[in-house]
Order: sequence, then structure tokens, then C-alpha cells
Amino acid sequence: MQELDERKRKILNAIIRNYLDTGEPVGSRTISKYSDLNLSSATIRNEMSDLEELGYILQPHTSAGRIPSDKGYRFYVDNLMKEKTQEVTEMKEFMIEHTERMEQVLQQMAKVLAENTNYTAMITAPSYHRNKVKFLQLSQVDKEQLLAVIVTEGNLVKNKMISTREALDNETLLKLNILLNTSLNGLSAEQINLGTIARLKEQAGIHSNIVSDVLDALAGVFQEDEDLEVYTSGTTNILKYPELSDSRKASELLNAFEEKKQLVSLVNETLASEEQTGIQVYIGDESPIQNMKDCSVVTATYQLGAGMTGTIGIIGPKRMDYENVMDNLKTLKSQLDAVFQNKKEN
Amino acid sequence: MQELDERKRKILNAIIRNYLDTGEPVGSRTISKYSDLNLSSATIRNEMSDLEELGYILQPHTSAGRIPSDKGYRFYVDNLMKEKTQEVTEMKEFMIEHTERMEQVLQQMAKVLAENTNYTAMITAPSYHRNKVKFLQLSQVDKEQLLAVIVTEGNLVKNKMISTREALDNETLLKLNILLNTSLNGLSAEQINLGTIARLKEQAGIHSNIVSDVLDALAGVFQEDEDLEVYTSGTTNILKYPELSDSRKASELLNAFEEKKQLVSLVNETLASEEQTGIQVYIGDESPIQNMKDCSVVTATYQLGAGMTGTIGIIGPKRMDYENVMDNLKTLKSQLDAVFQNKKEN
DNA sequence: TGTTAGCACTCTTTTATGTTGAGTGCTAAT
DNA sequence: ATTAGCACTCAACATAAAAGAGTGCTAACA
Repeated sequence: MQELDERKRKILNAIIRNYLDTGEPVGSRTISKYSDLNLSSATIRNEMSDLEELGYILQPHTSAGRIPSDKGYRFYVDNLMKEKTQEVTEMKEFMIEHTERMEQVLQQMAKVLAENTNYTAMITAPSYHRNKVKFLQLSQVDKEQLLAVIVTEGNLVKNKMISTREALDNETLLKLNILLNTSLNGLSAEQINLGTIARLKEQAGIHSNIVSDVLDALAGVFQEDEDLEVYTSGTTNILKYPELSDSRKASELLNAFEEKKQLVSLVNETLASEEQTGIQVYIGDESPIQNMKDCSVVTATYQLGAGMTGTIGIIGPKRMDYENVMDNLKTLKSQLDAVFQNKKEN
Repeated sequence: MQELDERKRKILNAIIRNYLDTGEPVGSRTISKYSDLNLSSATIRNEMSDLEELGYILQPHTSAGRIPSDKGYRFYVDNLMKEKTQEVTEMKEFMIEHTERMEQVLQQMAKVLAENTNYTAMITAPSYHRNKVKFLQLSQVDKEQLLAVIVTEGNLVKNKMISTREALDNETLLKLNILLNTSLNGLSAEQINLGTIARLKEQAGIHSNIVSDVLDALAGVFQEDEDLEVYTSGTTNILKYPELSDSRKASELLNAFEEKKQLVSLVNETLASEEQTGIQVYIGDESPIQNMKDCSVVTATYQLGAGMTGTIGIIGPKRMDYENVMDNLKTLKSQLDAVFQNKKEN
């Protein structure tokens, strides 16, 4: 026994699809005319009345059509929507080939996504949590300055200047480099614990303060990117949807996009609740970000082996084209996986 | 002999100041009441009529007050506005102290600027044009991958992965490093010409292809940052000004901010026309960016010794508070100079 | 019993119609 | 040269009326 019989489902489906298109409340007559089940508007009205009572749709005011409620959207996404026949929205390959730096790849991805969907796209760089150190090097750049370069397994490069009281001679530098590499190579942020650190410092002897600095830098590197490497694109697309484009709402949303920090909670939320398909849909109040309660947010995570994950998200009006968005996200997800696995890049 | 006598100037000044405040067309009666010259509204009307004929002000429609024309604003900025008594809008020092990476400093600067002015702020990283190579290092990261690290005089670090067909032995690497450093050290992008390159390649012998790659990387580094390291903040501030916040205009503007490429033309324009004060004001159509013809743009350049310059800009409505903006820009400019000169940072 | 036609009713949207008020330009008086 | 006074204009606001879309309900029908 189900809450909704076949006919109610069909009608709900028709209502939502129509509303996704137009953004206008949809009336009984419209459904009566533009659906395969041949029913008069009166009958539809009765059914709609039921659907409203059950909470799937609602009336903005008496004598207007109905619009889907959050519950309605949810039902649509979970049960009604058909999987789109993945007609590979071929992401332009060349774009990936021709760009070299990861930031640019991600930025481009976001752009393509935003253009394809007409919503706002966000994408985070893979976070380093469990990423491992692969190469580490200290160089004397200046009398009083060392440069620490850190390369991780994903071929992500980070560097950091370290000020020292005095110059180190070549030999010491070499020793330090060997020490650091042998000790830290293959370790992830989590694996570098107090024990490791104590041992390192001991071995470094009088240069333990430099080791400290390097470790700080290392921590900073791991930290930093966890924070706010978020790329957005198509932020202005929200202005295309009247229900979001009034000054107040638009301003709040755009602000959230600019202050990328806020988006982090979205990422965390997404990572927390692992899902089989890897795609999640937040409708209205379900969204982890308060400002987005009038929106829907669809997120996916991509994997870059070894526990490095990134998040992709689309933010748009509740009446977004869920099928298209999820489809896009799915193909992008797989493509991202591919890119990062096949291509050694910086 | 001047086009405007003292009284007309005073009236024009009053009109503009009032309009900057309110954003509403200002009528003769208002001026008559709120100005020190004791004249009746009728007299003011006559003068205003003259001012209109001369093109300094205009009427949005018959029987509305007057608003400044672009010419009016220009006159105001050039002649009427008094320099604000630089009451050092002390940029919070700690912010500079606590952030370490240049990007963050710049981003923060932009934010402060946007918050201080309530307009949109943009700021570019110093461009490397004539910046010099200070340190250069190749390291073997992987069997088939070299990492090139480049440090410039401004202590800006860049790195680039280079794929090789096969691993190099330590000795060769050392030789290459020495070669590269001795040949390129102290040179700027412009100074690395074909002669240098030819000589380098010759000396590199069978490894000339690696040298090629390094040089490409180097060029890429110089190139890249010339392109689009632009930080913006407060983009949503434009929504606060009704004359800019209608959907069409807002959308265009916000887009321009997102597609930072467009902003580059602004930078170039600014750099091209050197000015004594270093502060430039573009009013309406004067702006190098088409989308901003309903805005005013104020820019400044800051210097980081050795021919490295960056640009700061404020974008707002034509009726922006020019005094405040220019003041802010001036102090920031000097502070930026200071930061980059006193502090060795990455 | 499920479906449908018909109708009264509701409420937004649109259009038309005043009304107000700020502001101007012009003329005549000071 | 300045000002008071007055007729005129036009956006902005406020109703008021009309139109239209949609509903709920009732009664008729298969």
C-alpha cells in the first residue's frame, strides 16, 4: 500500500514538470490539457485537493494554481524523476589538455558546469587530509631565507618561505633534506604525530628549530587548503530566476558565494553523509547553509585515490532541472576522476 | 576668464554634494535653503538653467530636479572636491602581520577596502614584467618528473612540473642547476632573449630539451600572473545602489567581476597613463570597460620596487564618495608599498 | 461510484483615472 | 540683478474598476 496511487503520481509529476519549466503556479486546466491521462479539470481539481492535503503541493494564495512543496520536490527527486539516459555531455577534452595548473582545471570545470546548467557551480580542490608527502626540499634562497617545497602524492606542490637567523652551509642543508625526506616521506598529515616530531627534532640537533618551522609550514599547508580552496562560477545565474533575484535574497546568496568560507559547511556535510551514488540533493530547508533555504543544492564528491576527495556542487532555485543537473554532475564526477588519475599535473 | 564664475561653482558644488548623498535629483529650493549663499530658489533656477546649458547638469525629465552629468562629475573631481585631511584610516596592522601568503594579504586588503567604502574593490597581484629571477631549482620528484621552483626578487615563488622521458642522475641535475642559476640569475622576463636561450641550450648539450622546458615554464610563470591574478571583494555592494541594481545592469557588472579577465583592461589602461598622484578617476563613459559606463572607477597603482607594479581599483556608482574613495586608496597604496618593502614574505 | 459540466466565488493582475507634490520656466515687480 | 508669483509638467501614489485565472462545490451523468 502506497500513499500515492498511480494517478496521483502522474498528476504530481505533471505539476512539478510544468512548474520547473514555467515557475508559475500551475492550474487544473493545464494539467487536464497537457497530460496523457484524459481527465477533466474538475477531476484533476479533486486530486489536487488531495495532494495538497497530503502536503505535496501548496497554493500561494486562494484561486491560484499549485506549486510543489519541499516534500513534493523530494518525492519527485526520489521516485518520479527518471534517470536521464546519460547522453554523455562530453566535457570539452581540449580544455583539460590545454590547461596545466589544477586551479585552472577546476575553475574551468566550474565554468562549464555553470554554463551547462545555468545555475551556480562550485567546486573544491581535493583536500589533503589523508594525502601523503612524496617529496620535500629545503633550499637556501637568501642569506636569511629558506624555501621549503612540498610535493604530495597527487602532485600538488606547495611552498613556504622560512626565515632563519643565519645562513646554513651546504652540508647541513643536505643533511636536513635527507633527514626530512626519509622521515616524512609517505606520511599523511594524520600520521605525523608527536612521536615523529620528537624523533625528528632529536636527530636535527641544533637545527631542531628549523625542523619546527618546516613542520609548521607543513601543517600550514595541510591546513590551509582544507579551509577555502573553493572555486565558483556562474554566481550571477541566480539573477535569472525571479524567485531568487529580489535584492535581499540575491544579495545574501551572492555574499555566500563570495565568502567562500560559508560553502565549506556544505562540503563537510556532503562528505559526512556518504552515499552510494555519491550524489546528494538538498531541497530548501534541508540545505546545510541557512542562506540557501530558498534554493536547492546538489552535490557530488569526486575521489582522487588515497583518501583525497573534493566536492562539486550546484546551487539553483528549488525548481531546478534536477535531471539535467544530476546528469551533469555524474559525468563531471567521472571525468574528474579520470583526469586526476591519468594525468600527472601540477 | 573662466567658464564658471564663483557663484556657479558654488551652486554646482552644492548640487553634486547633495546628489552624492541622496541619489535623488536635487531641486532649486533645496539649494536655496541648504547653502551659505543666500539666494532665492528663483535665482538658483536661473543659474541652474545656465549650468544645464553648459552641460554640467541635466534633468532626468521635465519638472524634476537636476543631476550631475559626467562633465559635472569631472569638474567636481578636478576642481571642486577638497582633498580630505588624510585622517589615517589605519588599516588594521594585525591583519597584515598574521597572514602569510600574499594572496591572502591582497584578498584581505580588497575586503577592507570594500568594507570601508561600500563599493566593489579589486586588487591585482604585482605583475612580474620586470621582476628578476633570484633563485631557480630543478628537483627530481619522481622517475619521470622534474619540479622547477622559481623565486623572484619580490620573494614570489612559483613552481612547475616538468615531465621527462627518463630520470636524470644526480650529477647532471646538479650541473643543470648550476647552469640555470648562473645564466638566469638576476634577469627579468624581458632580458631573457634569444641569445641567452641559445647559449643556454648549447651549454646544456644533450639536455637542451629540458632547458627548453624550464624556459617554457619560466615564460609561463611570467605570463600567467600577468593574465589574471585579480582579487575582488564586495561585489554585491553594487546592489545597494538602486541605479545599478536593476537586473540587467547588476548582472552585467557582476559578470565582469567574475570574469576577471575583463578587469585586466582596466589595469592596463591604468598602467599606461602614468600620473603624478598615481590615482585616476574614470567617470562613466571614460571607463575602459564597457559594462561600467554607468559606474565610476577609481584606480591606483602601487610599486614594489624593481618595476613590479600592481593595481587597486574601486568600482561604484557615479555618485560615489570620491573623497573617501581616493583617500582610502591613497592610504592603502602607501601601506601596500610599506608591506612589500619591509616584510619578506612568500 | 467515479467523472464531469456548470457556476459562484476569490484573489491577483492589469488598466484606467484621479490626485498630489515637487520642480520648472516665465513674467512682472522690486 | 534679484525675487515673488503663477501656470504648467510630470513622476509617483492612490483608488477604483475590469479582466482573468483558478478554485470549491453541487448536481447531473455513465
